[in-house]
Amino acid sequence: MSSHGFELPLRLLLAFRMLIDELHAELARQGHPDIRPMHGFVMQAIGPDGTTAVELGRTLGVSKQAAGKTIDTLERIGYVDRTTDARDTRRKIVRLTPYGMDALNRSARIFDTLRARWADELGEDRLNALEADLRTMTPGNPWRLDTPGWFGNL
Amino acid sequence: MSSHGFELPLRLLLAFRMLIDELHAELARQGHPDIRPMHGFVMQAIGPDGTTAVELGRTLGVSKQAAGKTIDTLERIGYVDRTTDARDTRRKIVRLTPYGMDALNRSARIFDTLRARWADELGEDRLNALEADLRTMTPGNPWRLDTPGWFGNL
DNA sequence: TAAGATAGGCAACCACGTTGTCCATATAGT
DNA sequence: ACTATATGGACAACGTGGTTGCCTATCTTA
Repeated sequence: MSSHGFELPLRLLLAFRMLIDELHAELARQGHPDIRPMHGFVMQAIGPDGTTAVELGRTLGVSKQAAGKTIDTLERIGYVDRTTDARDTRRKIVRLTPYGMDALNRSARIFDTLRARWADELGEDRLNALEADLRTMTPGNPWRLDTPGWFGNL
Repeated sequence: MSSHGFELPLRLLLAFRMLIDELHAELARQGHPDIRPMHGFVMQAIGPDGTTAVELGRTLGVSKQAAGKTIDTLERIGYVDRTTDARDTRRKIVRLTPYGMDALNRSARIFDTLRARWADELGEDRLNALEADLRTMTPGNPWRLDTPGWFGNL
């Protein structure tokens, strides 16, 4: 009927928020109280091999300055470090610290647990269908959220 | 398998963003170029009868000051106006202007169109199932996003 | 009527994004 | 080899949307 369409985006957002909030509540319990939604996302984007600010900005679809600031924060709270590239002294390579790796590994486990909870509630088939449908409707590359800020303040 | 759970929140966010981006692209075409994701959401929360800053803040789960600032912006761009309540001169009632109403009506129609596009792509049954599942997994009241900022900058 | 609760606004601050500018270093072209 | 251009990083100023703390005006209640 009329104006039913309004519910869909809202529920998508609510569902996303629920998962993220639960993730971070659990991360806080597991020794990562300072991590914010953005940080996990950015650390995923940094990956095991490291990046640079410019490259990270391109991956995430934000300016190099924004990426740089985020890296500053992550460095300050101990999740990444920066080392100058010997082959190109302009570049500074950003790499996850062991603490950062730990956060990333724990995140993956927690997300799996949360997904399992959804599977319990909805049934594995329904959840698979839901994921398949979302995949159908959303573009391929999950990293380019384009103009983030979508992780908000929390 | 392992670390599959990471995809779900990402797809939820991506899907949400897609819908919102398309909504606002279309709203811009229909004479509302200045409206931002937050604004539509806030206007929905204001509703046809109006509110006050404090009440709006409570509805949205933000401080009254934050609500007040958002109202300032909305007033500046012509979507709401403020009138002092005669029965309680402390209160200022915030109401949608006709322009604001127009934006809200158009949003509803556009969301319906977007939902119809999803139904075309996925089939009505699958979409109904998807919505039902999201409803199962998310709490009742869609307004209390709690600590928004989730609409980001865009 | 005095005391407390409530509405709104102001200021200062934080997080995260943007542009614009600048410097240092690499890389290419003549 | 040397100048010209491109690139990586950082700094500053600004916008937006949050926060807390505080202050004043107005209602409400004991």
